[in-house]
Amino acid sequence: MTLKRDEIRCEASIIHEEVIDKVREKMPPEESLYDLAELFKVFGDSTRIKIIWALFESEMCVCDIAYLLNMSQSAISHQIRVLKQARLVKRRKEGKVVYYSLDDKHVELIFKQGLSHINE
Amino acid sequence: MTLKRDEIRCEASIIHEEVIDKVREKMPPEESLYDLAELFKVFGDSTRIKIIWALFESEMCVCDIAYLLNMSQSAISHQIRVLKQARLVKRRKEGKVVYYSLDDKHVELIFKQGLSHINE
DNA sequence: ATAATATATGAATAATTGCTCATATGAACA
DNA sequence: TGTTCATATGAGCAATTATTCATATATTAT
Repeated sequence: MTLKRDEIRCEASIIHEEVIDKVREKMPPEESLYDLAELFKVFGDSTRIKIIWALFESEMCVCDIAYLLNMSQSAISHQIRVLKQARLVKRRKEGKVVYYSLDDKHVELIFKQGLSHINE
Repeated sequence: MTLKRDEIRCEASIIHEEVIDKVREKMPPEESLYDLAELFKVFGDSTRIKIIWALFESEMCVCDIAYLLNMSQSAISHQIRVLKQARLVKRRKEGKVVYYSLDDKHVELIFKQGLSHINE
C-alpha cells in the first residue's frame, strides 16, 4: 500500500520550491550519500574507533589489540572484519600471527576533524 | 561472573608489550573516543546524511526537507532532534515555521574526507 | 474561541548490531 | 601425525534504532 503524495508532505503553500530545487541540484547522488553513511556507521562504534586509533600508532596483531582494549579475541576479530570490509585496514601474515594496519590516508583527517567538533 | 585475565587474552609470549605500551601512551582519553564514536553514529544514517548535506546549501524548514527527501514530517522531525542533540543544527523560528541550518564548521570537512575515501 | 497547520514527541515495532560462546581453520612444531 | 596456538566465523541474545502512527503543542487566521 503506497502513500498518496499529499499524505506525506505539508501544504504546498508553505514549501519553498526554489530552495528545494536548488538544493536538489547540488546534492550528491543518492548512492554516494548511502555509501558515506555506511562509512560513518563503521566509525560509529567506540571499539572500532579505539582499534583504528591504535593502528594510527603501529601495526598490531589481533591478540595485541584484544589485550590493549581488554576485550575478547573474538570480539576484536569480529570488529576487524568490519574494518576490513570497509577497506580501512590491511593484513600482513607472519606464520600464525596476522598483523593489521591502516589502509587509508583519509581516516586520520576525518578523526581529527571529528575531535575538533566534540572539543569545542 | 567476571572473566579471569588469562581467559580474555592470548598467550603472553606473543603479545608485543613495547608496542602496546607505546600505543596506550598515545591514545586519546577513553571519554574522547567514546564521544567521537557518538558523533560518527549521528553521521551513520543516510537520512541524517541527506539532511545535513541539504543544509550545506541552504537553511530549510522541516516541511521542505520532508518534501525534498520524500519522507514523512514525523520521520524528519525525529532525525532533526538527533542532529540538534549533537549540536549540529540550530533553529530559527518564524511564526509557525522552524528553519534549521548547520551549526558547525567541521562537518563539511569531515564529509568531504569521507567522500574521498569511498570514491577512491 | 475555533479551525487550520507546522512541528514535536511518546509508544510500538521491525530491523540491525555488538558481543559471547562454541567451534573451525590454518600454521608451527614436537 | 598430533598438539598447540592465533585467528576466523556461525549462531544466538540483548540492546539499540529508524520509522510509523497517533496525538500534543504552538502559532496564525477567521
